[in-house]
Amino acid sequence: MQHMASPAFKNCSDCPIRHRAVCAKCDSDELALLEDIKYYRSFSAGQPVLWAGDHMDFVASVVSGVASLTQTMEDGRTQMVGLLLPSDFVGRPGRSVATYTVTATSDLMMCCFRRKPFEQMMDTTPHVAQRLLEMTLDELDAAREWMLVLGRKTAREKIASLLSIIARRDAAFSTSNPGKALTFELPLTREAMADYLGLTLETVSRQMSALKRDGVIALSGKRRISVPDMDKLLFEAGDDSDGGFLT
Amino acid sequence: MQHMASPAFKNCSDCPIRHRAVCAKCDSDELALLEDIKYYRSFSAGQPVLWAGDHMDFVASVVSGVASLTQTMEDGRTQMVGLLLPSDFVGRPGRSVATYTVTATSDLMMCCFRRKPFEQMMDTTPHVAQRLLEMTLDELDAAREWMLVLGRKTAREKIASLLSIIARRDAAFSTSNPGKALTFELPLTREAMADYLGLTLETVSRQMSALKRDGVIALSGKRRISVPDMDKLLFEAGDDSDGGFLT
DNA sequence: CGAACAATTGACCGAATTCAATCCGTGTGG
DNA sequence: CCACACGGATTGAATTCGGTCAATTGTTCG
Repeated sequence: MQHMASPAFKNCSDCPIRHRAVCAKCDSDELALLEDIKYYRSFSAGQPVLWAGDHMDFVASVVSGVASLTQTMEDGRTQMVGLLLPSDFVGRPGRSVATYTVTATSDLMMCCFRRKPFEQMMDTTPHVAQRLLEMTLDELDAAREWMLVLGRKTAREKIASLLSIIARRDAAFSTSNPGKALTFELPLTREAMADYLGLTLETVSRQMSALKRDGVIALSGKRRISVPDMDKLLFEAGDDSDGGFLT
Repeated sequence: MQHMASPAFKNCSDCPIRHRAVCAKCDSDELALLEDIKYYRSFSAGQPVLWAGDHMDFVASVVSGVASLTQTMEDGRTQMVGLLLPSDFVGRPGRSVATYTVTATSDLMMCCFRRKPFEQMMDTTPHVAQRLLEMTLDELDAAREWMLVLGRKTAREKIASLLSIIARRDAAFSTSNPGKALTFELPLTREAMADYLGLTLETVSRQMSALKRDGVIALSGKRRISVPDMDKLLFEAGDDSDGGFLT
């Protein structure tokens, strides 16, 4: 169940997303203003955070864990339209109704800011607005990248693209050992993968098996993936050889 | 061929996109600053504006006409990732390399701002940055909406969705006469429609014929579309009955 | 008129979906 | 402790939607 919660750190200056989130450009004075209007909420894996159409009186940053943004049609077809990782922003200043459903994909900690005072800060402290613009432009690029995946890639390429993205993110955190096998935890069920990729969960399962059979990936358990040769995975994703990966 | 060009109006205050573009929130002083760093460029239908990877020393607003943003894989598969209509913004402050290929889909007039001074204005005049944030958030919503279309809709629903979007935009310009047939010009070739929808041009053609046969749309010539019953079209698009259309 | 290009239509094929059976790991109650 | 239920995942067989290849029809413009 969702509850007010305390994170493992004391204040903003020790926050793990201090230098990547919407507050990244703030100086200590500005940070103090944010401290006043923030509170933490945590959710366990699988819990809904918000339903599309809900009233929201806050905006928030993901502190730890993974959340998903999804859109659903009346007949139940659903499409994931965003994967929210630590430092990503939820909500839209100036809009009090949620456009998308937000779900905690793993255990999740969010840093929430009360809407009204946050919107005032947007007007008064340019650093918040500047950082939010940068982040939104990055999100837009990511969304457009994903449109190519959804519109033009085969099922196998879609899977490889998703694994590349997650591997890339993980590589950024752990120490990169070039040439060595890269191993990471997959934070999504087969169904969530299918919803992200515009596929059925059966097709996801089949293509995962095929990639395993072909030696592109190896599985230990259901969720732990290891990639012996990152270039091979990127090739399967159909991206340019460089792909912007660690170059 | 692309050339420097004069628009049909004298200065910013007479500009047709004055109140919707990135300059919408500017006062007359700020507008004067923009006047100094702007110049016009025009392109005829079909002309490329920018190739992905090109150096750009400007950002721009679409003044009139339609342009498309596309992404292409090495093997030639291409996906349109944005349709740029009058008032839409091209380029990204702080980035001097084009991420996407931009093509003039119809005759096109752009208002270009030299990059460096524009970026300075972004820092000094909050109105420009504020408006750009709003516009980018809108673009992000549109991109996510489109992810649902690409990932989960059938070919017929995709076509109906595209026609709905164009019809909606046109309805916003012309006087809306509820209950009457809505008629508009389709600013895209079948191939461009296919690239937008993640389909082949043959499938686009077949589904257009099917929608015509079923009385959802009527064609006069190849490009002029009329929609006798907008609700029927929205139903075919698979959207909620309201769909945010004129409500 | 004929060339070039856009669009339509048909026949066939194949990748992904659908429907269905089975497997596997985990947790729960007899 | 084992049986069994449950959800997630895998695998199989049949179907279908959209893609591919190819022929044809329009349409525009030198």
